[in-house]
Amino acid sequence: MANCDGVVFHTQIASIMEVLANAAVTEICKLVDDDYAVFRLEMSQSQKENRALRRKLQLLELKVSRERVLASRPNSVKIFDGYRGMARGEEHFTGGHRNFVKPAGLKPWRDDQPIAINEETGTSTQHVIVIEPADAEAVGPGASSLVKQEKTEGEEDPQHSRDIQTGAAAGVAPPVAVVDLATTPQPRTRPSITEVILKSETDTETHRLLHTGSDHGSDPERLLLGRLGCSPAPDSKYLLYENSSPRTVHSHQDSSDALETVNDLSRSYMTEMDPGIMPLVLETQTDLSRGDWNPYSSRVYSEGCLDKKGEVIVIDEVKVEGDAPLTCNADETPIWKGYSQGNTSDFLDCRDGLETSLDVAIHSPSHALRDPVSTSMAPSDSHGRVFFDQVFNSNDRARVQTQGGGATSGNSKEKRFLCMFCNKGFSCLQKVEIHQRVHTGENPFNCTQCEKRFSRQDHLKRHQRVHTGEKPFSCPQCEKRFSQAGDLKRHQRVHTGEKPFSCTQCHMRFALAGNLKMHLKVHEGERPFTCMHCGKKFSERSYLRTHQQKKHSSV
DNA sequence: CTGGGGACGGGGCCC
DNA sequence: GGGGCCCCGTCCCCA
Repeated sequence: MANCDGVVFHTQIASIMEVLANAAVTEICKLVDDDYAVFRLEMSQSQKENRALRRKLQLLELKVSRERVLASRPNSVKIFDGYRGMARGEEHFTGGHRNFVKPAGLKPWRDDQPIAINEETGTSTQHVIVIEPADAEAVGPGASSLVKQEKTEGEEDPQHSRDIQTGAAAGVAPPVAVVDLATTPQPRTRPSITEVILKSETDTETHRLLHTGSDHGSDPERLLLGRLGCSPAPDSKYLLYENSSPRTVHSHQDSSDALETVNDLSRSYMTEMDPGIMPLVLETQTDLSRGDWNPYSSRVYSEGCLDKKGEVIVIDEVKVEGDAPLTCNADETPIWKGYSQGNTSDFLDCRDGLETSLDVAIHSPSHALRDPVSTSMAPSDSHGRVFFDQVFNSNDRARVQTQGGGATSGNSKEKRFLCMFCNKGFSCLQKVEIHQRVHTGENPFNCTQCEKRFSRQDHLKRHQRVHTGEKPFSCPQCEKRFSQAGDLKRHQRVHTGEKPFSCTQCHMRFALAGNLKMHLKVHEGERPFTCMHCGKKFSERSYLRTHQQKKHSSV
C-alpha cells in the first residue's frame, strides 16, 4: 500500500514537473519570440532609416553638383550618364572602374594654372562626399564606406554635414570623416583615396605616368592618376615617373551591399599603398576621342562599366570643365596632338587586382581628382551641348579603330577609322578625332580675344578675322571684301543674278537658301511668333521684332 | 517679305 | 599624318 502511495506520489510530482517545465518552455519561447520580433522590427527600421538617409545624401549631392556646374559653367559641356556618371573633362566613372581621363595635350597645360576655380566665387572646388554605409558597424571598424568627397573650399554644405551627422547619430559610425582640406591638415596616416587625390591637387605632388609609347612620343604630359595599388600592365606604355610620399588608401565598399557583404572580404578592403606600386592611373585625358572614350581603350567603358553595376552608388557628376580654360592660339599645338591611341586599356586591365578596391566605391568628382595638369586640360565646349548617355552604353562605342575595309562612306581612300558614335569612316585618325567633336561637343580651341571656342583650329583661325578685320576675299566686280571665300562666292550672285534656290510652291527664285527657307514659311502659314502687344503673328522672329519696334516701341 | 551679309559647323581635298 | 584650305550649308541679323 505504501509502495502504491509512493508511486502515485511520484507520478503526481512528475506530472507537476512536466507541467511546470512546459509552462517554463512556453514562457521562454514567448519571450524569445517577442524579443526577436522587436529585434527584427528595430533592425528593419534601422535599415530603412539608413537607406533613407543614404538616398537623401545622394540626392543632395547630386543636386549640389548639378547646380554648381550650371552656375559656374553655363557653356560647359555636360555629359550625364545616369548610371555611369561620366562627366566630360574629368574622370569617368565607368561603373566600378574609376578612370580619370583628361586630354593628353601639350602646351595648353600649364602646371601653374589654377585648379578648379569657381569662376564666380573664386573658390576652388574640391568636392568631398562621404556616403556612409548602412551597416558600418556590422562591417567592422575597418570597414569601408562608399566615399564620394565633395567639398568646396570655403564653402560648407550644411545639409551635407547635417546628413552625415545624422547618419552618425543613427548609429552609423562614419569611417571616414569629412575633411576640410583647405583648413585642416591631414595628420592621419590613413587618408581616403579621395583625400589622397585632393592632396595631390593642393600639394605639389602629382602622380604622373609618363607615356613612353614611341608612337605617341609627342605627348609628354599624359598624366595618369587613379587606380591605386594597380601596377601598369607589363606592356603598358605608361610609367610612373613622379610619386611622392607613401599613401595609405582607404577604399570603400558600397554601402548598399554592406549587409550582404559583411562576410565578403573581397569587397571590404583597406589597401595599404606601397609607393612603389602605386601607379595611380588617372589617365589625364578627357577628350572623347581619346582615352576612355577612345575606341582604343574601349574596355574602359565597355567592360569596366559593367562589372559593378548595381553595386555602386553613382552620383552623377557634371563636369565643371575649363576651370583653366584651354587657350590655344592658332599656332599652338592642339591638345589632341600626341595622344595615345594605344594601350589605354593596358593600364585599365590592371583593375583585376583592384576589383575589390577602388573599382567599387570611389566616385570622386572630377574636381577633387584632377591634378593641376588635368585641370587645365579640360576640353571645353562653347555651346552648352548636352551629351548623351549613349556614349557609354555599348561596346559599339569602341568602334573607332582600325578596321580593315571598314569604310562606310564612299571614298577612294580606305577609311579605316570609324566614328564611335555614327560609324562614319575616316581615312586617318586625326580626322575621326575631329569629327567626333561633332558628337562630343568638344571645342578645344579658344579664342584669346573673345573666349569663343571652336572644335577646329582652322575655324578658330577663321574666326579671328572677326577681331583682326581681315577680309582677304574681294569681289572683282565691286571691290567689296569678305572674310570668307564662301561669302564672296555667295555675294557674287548679286552680280551674276544667279538664283539657284527656287520655291516649289510659287516658283520664286532666291539667291540664298536661307531666303528661300524663310519664304517657304509664307506658304506654310507658319507664324509661331506672336506680338505680345497686339497679338499679330509672324513667321520669323525678326519680323516680330521689327513689328514691335515700329508699332510698339513706346510700350 | 525679300535681299544680302556675317559668322559658324562640318566634310573633303591638297600639300 | 597633320595642317590648312575650299566648299557647302545653315543660322542669324539687318536693310
